[in-house]
Amino acid sequence: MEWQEGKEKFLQAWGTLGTSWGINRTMAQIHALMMISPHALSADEVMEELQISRGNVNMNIRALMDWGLVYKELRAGDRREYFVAEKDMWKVVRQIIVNRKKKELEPILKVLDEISGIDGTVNEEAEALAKAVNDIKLFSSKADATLDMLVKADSNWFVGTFMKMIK
Amino acid sequence: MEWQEGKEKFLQAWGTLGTSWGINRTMAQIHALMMISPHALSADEVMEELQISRGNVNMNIRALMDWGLVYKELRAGDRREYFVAEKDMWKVVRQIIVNRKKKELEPILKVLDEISGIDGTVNEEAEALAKAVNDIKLFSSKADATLDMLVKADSNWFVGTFMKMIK
DNA sequence: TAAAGGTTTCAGAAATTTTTGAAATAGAAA
DNA sequence: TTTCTATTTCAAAAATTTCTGAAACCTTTA
Repeated sequence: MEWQEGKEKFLQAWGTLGTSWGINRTMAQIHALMMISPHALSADEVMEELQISRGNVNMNIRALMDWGLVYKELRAGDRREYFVAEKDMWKVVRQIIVNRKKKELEPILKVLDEISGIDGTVNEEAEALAKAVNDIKLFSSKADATLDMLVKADSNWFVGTFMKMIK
Repeated sequence: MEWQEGKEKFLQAWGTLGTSWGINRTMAQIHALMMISPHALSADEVMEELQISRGNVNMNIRALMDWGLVYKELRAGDRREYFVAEKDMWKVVRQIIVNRKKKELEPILKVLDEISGIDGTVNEEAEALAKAVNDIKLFSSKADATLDMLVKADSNWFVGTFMKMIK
């Protein structure tokens, strides 16, 4: 297979994967492009490579930097900005966990706490709601703690431990 | 807090959570509604409760059944169909892992395998691509194995093991 | 067999998300 | 200061996703 063809397949696949996880196709593709690039890329190179507008590139690179998946790189004597992606998959996944946990798990825990004040003795429905909320709260706190641990653990520890478990 | 208010907050929050994970708001809300309901619900009850059309309810319940998160329940002497959600959070999450793994992790592994046939000695770009693809393949297989293990493990084992790890 | 009661389908409408492109902004160099 | 190059913003357009509603399609019962 030609590398050009492989590259296109990869960009395509990564974009699709992003989409089904609530990350927009273009953001995922920009990230993919940077992951497989041997050097930092300028906005123009990304525009050219993915055939998208400057505004689109700018917004998505900004979002990727917010997620901590892409860094800015400056070159002496060049006014343009260049960008590199984090290439260590473990770090990539860790960043994603940290971000999504904060943006999604924490808000839902907050809502559950608010709701858990309901009186479950009123009727059957209130009781079912109270029980469900409590179950989810319990599960979510465990998930929260587990993810915290995963994030603190380093890559080798993680892999090693799981490999042992799987046998 | 009134249970009616709590219920609305919960449906709202669960819908939003779904959205950011690539699951449509209505599907997530139907699931939420069934999770907090003390009895099985008919299509009409869901329509009424969420104020959505019959077609929409039908399509999303079907999808939830495909995911293995909702079951059909028949009542003697009643031609209508009723639906119940799986309420054990561990089972819910397990089903989601199984489904998403198959629908998303496996296809990307397939693409990576195809691509890994490229010749990395051609140029710097091909080399970077080959390396990235290999790294991701390695990581993905580990993730795949880890998820398999998680799915096979029962809830108590999981919780117990992680609790010990966290100390 | 026909009617009644319920489910499924799907084309078009509506809502939402993403992208464009041009103008505004920023800031370095002349 | 002015010019030049690059970045950022954002309203409007385009693309995509989701929802509606009515017709088609079962199944059961009379």
